[in-house]
Amino acid sequence: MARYRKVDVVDRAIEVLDDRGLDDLSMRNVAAQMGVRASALYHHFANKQALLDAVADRILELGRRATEVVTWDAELRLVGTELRDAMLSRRDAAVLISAVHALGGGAREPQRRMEDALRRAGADEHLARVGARTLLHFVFGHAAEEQLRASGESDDFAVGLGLVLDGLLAAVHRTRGAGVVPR
Amino acid sequence: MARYRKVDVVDRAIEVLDDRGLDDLSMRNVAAQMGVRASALYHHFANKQALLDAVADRILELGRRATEVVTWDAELRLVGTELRDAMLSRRDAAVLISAVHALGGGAREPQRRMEDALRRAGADEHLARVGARTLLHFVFGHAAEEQLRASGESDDFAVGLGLVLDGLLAAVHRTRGAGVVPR
DNA sequence: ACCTGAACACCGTTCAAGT
DNA sequence: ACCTGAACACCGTTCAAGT
Repeated sequence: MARYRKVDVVDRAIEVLDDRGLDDLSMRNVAAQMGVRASALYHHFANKQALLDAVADRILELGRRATEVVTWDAELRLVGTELRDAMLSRRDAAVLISAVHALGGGAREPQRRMEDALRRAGADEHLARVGARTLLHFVFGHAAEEQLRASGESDDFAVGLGLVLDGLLAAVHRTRGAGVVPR
Repeated sequence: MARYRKVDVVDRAIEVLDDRGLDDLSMRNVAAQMGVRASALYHHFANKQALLDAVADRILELGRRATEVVTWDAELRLVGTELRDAMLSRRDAAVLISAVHALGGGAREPQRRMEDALRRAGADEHLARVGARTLLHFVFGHAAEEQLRASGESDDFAVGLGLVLDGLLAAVHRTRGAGVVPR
């Protein structure tokens, strides 16, 4: 009877996530939420992982803010904070987004933006890549931990982010001066 | 017929992990490896998570190296590297250890050691906590990514670790001078 | 193009009962 | 104390068949 498109499935999946959490985000439960059998979902997504990838990207998209033109380190702080806020914006989203990114299937945008900012700052290709990944690991780890513990340690995020950015700052200044990978 | 203790179950679980990977590390498969039914495992562990906690701790224990007396930043580098090596020492151990730590049930030792090193360095309680978590998030994230991609980017680990440590170094020096949380 | 119905090969966990 | 046997309430995925 009812006919759906990919985007509808994603939105219904997010409803299930909000209402019942990641453990209950099964193909069968998403299908039930749509009034359809689980097998019908395989018309829209190759498998569950592909659906989860799309859910992660959608949550990040919903968390996007207007782009401001700022200095590169402010930009890095902005991307990191935006990512963290998106991860904490809905139930279990931190673990979901971390897992999706780790598996390489989705949630690639924050990393791209971080690398761009570092390149604009004058970092060479290697430092841009390593630096973005290092920042990302911090943000993912911190957000996942914060969500799981549900503890209000949000000022710790700023402190930790500052630590990583300080190290990055020093490295970028070194490369800029030398044109050589530091250490 | 056969009778086992907790530690035997853990060792058998590690065999399953080595041979078949985390996805196949089910209670049923561990039991089969022991020539026993799955329900028998519940005599030794309250649930699957408790078994996974024990497996994670055992892998870390097997990766422990002799303690050397070194400067605090060398100690931090040592703990980080030891942890990373343990995570990469067997199939899917990085994801397993990250997950167990995130859920708070096991793999607490590296964090304890990092906090201790930072306290000895003169960091106040807050910086020791935040700093250890920040370092840990980097190591976990990097190792998990490296294991999943199976890419030989092991020198990137040293570079990323250096970035975080540089930031930490600066922060510790600041607290030491002022006796006040920086920024 | 989109969905149903039914099946396949699994899960974690509980619990009475056996030794 | 340790294990079996059987069950309960689920999974992801495939596939012929329907409209």
